Amino acid sequence: MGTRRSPADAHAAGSPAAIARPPARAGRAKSIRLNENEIYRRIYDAVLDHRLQPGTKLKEVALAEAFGANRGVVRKVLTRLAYDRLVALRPNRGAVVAIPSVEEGRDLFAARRAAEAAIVDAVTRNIARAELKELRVLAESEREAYRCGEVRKGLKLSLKFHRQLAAIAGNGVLAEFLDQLIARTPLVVLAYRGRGADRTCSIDEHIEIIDAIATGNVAKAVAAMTSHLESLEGQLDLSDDTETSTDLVALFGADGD
Amino acid sequence: MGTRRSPADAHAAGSPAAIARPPARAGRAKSIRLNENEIYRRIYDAVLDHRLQPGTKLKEVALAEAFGANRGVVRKVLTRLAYDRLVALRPNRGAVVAIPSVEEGRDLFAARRAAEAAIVDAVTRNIARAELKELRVLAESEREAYRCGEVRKGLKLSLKFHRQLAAIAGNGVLAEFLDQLIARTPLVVLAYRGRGADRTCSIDEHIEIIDAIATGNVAKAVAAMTSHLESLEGQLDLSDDTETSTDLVALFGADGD
DNA sequence: TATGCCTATTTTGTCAACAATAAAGAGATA
DNA sequence: TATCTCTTTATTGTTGACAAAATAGGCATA
Repeated sequence: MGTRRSPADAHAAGSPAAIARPPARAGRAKSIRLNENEIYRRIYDAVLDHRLQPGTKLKEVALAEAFGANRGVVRKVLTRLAYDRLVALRPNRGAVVAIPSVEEGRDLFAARRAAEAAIVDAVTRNIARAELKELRVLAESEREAYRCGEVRKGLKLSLKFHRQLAAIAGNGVLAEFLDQLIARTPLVVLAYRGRGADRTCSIDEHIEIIDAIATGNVAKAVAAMTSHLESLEGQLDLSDDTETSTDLVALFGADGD
Repeated sequence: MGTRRSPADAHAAGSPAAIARPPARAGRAKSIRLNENEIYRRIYDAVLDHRLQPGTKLKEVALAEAFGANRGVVRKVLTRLAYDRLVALRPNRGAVVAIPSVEEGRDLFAARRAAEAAIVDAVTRNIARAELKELRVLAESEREAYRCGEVRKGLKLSLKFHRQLAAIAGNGVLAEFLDQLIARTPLVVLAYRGRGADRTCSIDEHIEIIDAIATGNVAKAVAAMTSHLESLEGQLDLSDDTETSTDLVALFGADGD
């Protein structure tokens, strides 16, 4: 660490160089010539981990040299992320990490309720014993992670729980859609989390869902999932007032070009 | 018509030049230097109109000169269409119009049932008189189109009916998802339509849905939509046998790289 | 001191040449 | 005659240079 650091490394967290680094390790993994998918994954994870605040500008050249890649591939990655609604692509003005509106947040949760209700319905009708077991294992390791204070890991496992359910349901189209919704959720949570919101997915509720599925009672299982999502949404402050920080910014700037 | 035609125009329907033309007018609208969005729309419409068979190869240079555009923008358009699952992008092997599998077709309809059930639910609870009126007008012009034998127009209006419902529901996220599903549906219908399948969306069923919504009975309205979609799916041959044309193609080629 | 205009710089968008890969075809051999 | 390999052609993928647009800063002016 005694050696002189390049200018790129001197920036604060949230800088392109910080995103380029693999999540946990702080060692300087500089310019390892990543390919498109890896770059995509890095930024994707950075958003899901809240290491990249909504509104952060993502400059092409900065990202390119941070990842040791060409500007063209960065561009392609940004396009993909824009399709996922994780970044917003403004013509001639570059990419920023998406800032979901209150409306969008509500719609997102409503969409999740619809999609996950359908998924739980299908799962409850068809699930095999082995799959049920897998779900329990997953929920258990999630609980374990939270118990050890590994919030980030717990959060990841929490997302995985929802994805796993979708996989068991066996509908690829729905699973893919839910995947997008799940990816967008942390963005909304970050932007609008209210007072008592450390936990994002209550682990107990996940276990309740599993138990309900195990009984084979479709209505009960669906209700468990629905109330889980409602409880999650309820932790957020998605009230109508558009004045989050500065009135003017919220009203005119941000997204409303 | 007496003048000599360029080699590009000599190809049969389905050729790049044919796609480049605006849908109806047969006049030779050659190389009018279209922008990205217009190119996207043209190909998009060509797929929805069944003017572009599944499996058709979409070569970049051919499309580029057909649209009077650069190869780069064609590439970008193909990327977008690949996101929409209207074309499949095989690495180093170019783009083809997507060939949905039987499985995908079933998943698609199941996903539509879930999404549109949620939409109809919301619509039935909240619809305004004016909006209901609009729906009736739309359904009426759809019926009119079919009555006049304008199948293609009727089909478009039929899709519009479903989109309109989504718009009324007021959930942007769900609407966008449904939009993608709707876009993919004709592809499945084209690939797997069974014997008695001229009509794609029965106009009477649309009116039944509107009537059910008008009663304010949520369960009834949802049931009307569900059975409409099931009737639509029922017209298709989505049985498990993967041998559509050639056994080998279905088993190894096509999509299973 | 605040506002509008102009210039310099940064940043994004487009294009065309080059490289890499896959498909097609010809020729040789069993 | 069928199959295999090698060569040629066609097509996709990548890169870097150039053009266009937007931002930021300075300067004059009210």
